[in-house]
Amino acid sequence: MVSIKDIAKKAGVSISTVSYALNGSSKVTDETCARILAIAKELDYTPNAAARTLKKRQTKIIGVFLTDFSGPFYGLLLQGIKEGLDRQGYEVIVCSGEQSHRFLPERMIDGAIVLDAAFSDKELLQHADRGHKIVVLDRELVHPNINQVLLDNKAGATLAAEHALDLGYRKLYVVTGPQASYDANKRLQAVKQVMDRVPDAEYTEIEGNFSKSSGEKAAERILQEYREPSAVLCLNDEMAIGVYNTVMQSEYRIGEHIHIIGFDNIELSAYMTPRLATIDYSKHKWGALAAEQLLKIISGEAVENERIYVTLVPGESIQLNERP
Amino acid sequence: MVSIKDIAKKAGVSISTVSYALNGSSKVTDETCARILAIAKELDYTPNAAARTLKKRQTKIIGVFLTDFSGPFYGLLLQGIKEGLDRQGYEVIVCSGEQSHRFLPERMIDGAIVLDAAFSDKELLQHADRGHKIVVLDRELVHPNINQVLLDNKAGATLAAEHALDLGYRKLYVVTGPQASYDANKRLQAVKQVMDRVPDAEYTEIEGNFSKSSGEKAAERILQEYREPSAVLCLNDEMAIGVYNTVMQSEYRIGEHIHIIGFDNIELSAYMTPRLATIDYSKHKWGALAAEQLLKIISGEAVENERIYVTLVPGESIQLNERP
DNA sequence: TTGTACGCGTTATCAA
DNA sequence: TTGATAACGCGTACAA
Repeated sequence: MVSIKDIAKKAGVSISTVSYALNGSSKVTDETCARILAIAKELDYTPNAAARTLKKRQTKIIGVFLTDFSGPFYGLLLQGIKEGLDRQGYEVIVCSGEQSHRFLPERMIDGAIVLDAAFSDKELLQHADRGHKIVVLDRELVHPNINQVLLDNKAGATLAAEHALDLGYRKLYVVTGPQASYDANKRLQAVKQVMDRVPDAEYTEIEGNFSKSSGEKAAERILQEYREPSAVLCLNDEMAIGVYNTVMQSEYRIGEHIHIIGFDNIELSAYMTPRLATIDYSKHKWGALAAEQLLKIISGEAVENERIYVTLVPGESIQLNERP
Repeated sequence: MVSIKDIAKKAGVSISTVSYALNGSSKVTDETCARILAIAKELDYTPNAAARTLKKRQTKIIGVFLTDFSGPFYGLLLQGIKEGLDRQGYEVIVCSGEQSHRFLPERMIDGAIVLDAAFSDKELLQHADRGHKIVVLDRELVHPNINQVLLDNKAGATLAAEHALDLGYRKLYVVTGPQASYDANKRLQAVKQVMDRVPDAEYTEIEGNFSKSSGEKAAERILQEYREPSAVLCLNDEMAIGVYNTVMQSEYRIGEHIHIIGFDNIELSAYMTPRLATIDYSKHKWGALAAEQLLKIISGEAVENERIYVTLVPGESIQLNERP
């Protein structure tokens, strides 16, 4: 590998001169600078990131930590993050799995954006204590080095539940999410709150884990118990799609016997016929805001926690209860 | 930050002893080793990746370069890559955009898996010339440091075209992909070859770019020209879905007037009603094989280029031509 | 076990 | 003002 030492030798100057020239410092004559750059190009020089990092103590890389690589809305979220960071010369890398957590303490990255329930609060706080900067998208953590950008789950779940009530349903099913999921818990809590306010409303919780197959399972039970048109609130769209699938294969029809509403408005949901009613929010904005907040805490600015607003997307998957 | 120097001081030993102890070398007494580890834990020591990399000249990180973060089959592909690399102690990072290309020459990563037409052949060959190890999934490049793991596009497109012919269609539309896409070109070429072999078959090319919207545009033209049931070969599923959308909103019906077959078998295609006929292949295996090949070339083993096999997934989106 | 050279770029200090 | 010397960051591995 060719290093600045090689360039210095060939140019007959010291390595520091080479370093200054490469970094466009004004400490070197334009002439010398040009000559050095020419030699660098000729020798096909590329800097060594490890050496630079060792001295500068920053990498200009931000790590995004996801539970897995296949989430249906990660694309837009990451796009938002990337756009937010690009402008400041930061690079994004996407990581998954516990092994990759080492990037933070080992200083391979200047900061982290976390959307992964498998990353424990305790570990995050430890990292933050050591001075690492983190933005979390899936929990509440109070620490000067941590900022939160959270979905307004409460508003979303409230919209969904009230939509079902408005349409005349009084017996609802709620297909829940994983125990460990912050979003799932917040959503469930909000649904409970709405239901508690309406005296004649009842709801049945069915355990789910945000996966399509857990939605399918939930649907089996719902179909077995079927007596009258009922509404199913799925705490995310993937489970809603699972419910969809199973109902589709039964004698019952969606939007007539079984009424469904989801959460997240993933791309797929727009393709369901009848269209899946769901809760929408801008994944792109979520990412962009996370990036912005992270850059701010890295640069030492004080920041407020942020919230992403949500809206109801109506769909034919849930329609007026004709015999309420 | 606490470094091995701090540990050495506290333990009253030299830094080299600390290094050996931390790396589990047999050159240190078990007792000393234990003491050092205890102190390391107490001081909350974490190694510095930059320093280690500088010396060892490897990072144990593999970079995957994608055009963007939102491809509909990236999830499974990345899962396959990750599983292939995990076992060998390698970490995966996912990168997108030209800026991130620097990771390779700057030695932030030990190797790259590339599925991004925006990464030019020239640049890849340059990196390979400098000794960097690369597996490409979307082009043919001959270089000792580069290996290919390619889809069998020819077989896939041939299957699709023959399926349409078998069902009695003699006038086909082909919605093409981006000029720069290797896969798109191979697929188109294979379709041409099949059509050329059948004397009474004709086909019309409609330019597409693998995006849903280009499929929608293609469909507009197809609908305008509609005279009799016709088959549309889309060189990927996203465009097929675009065609689907537009046809759905017209007076024509899919699988009756307009018959569609796609390529890739993305998750979404299973949800279309009628089901989209398409060409399937294992994205997971594709990734796993890419990982395996990369590890082999990194370790200096000779490797053969690999190919991923494909199968036809029938669907009601293309049915027997009843008046051939 | 330990001293120390090394990997490579950055930057403060000092000399011309 | 221009450029050279040298310390530094941190872990590794060889020689002693």
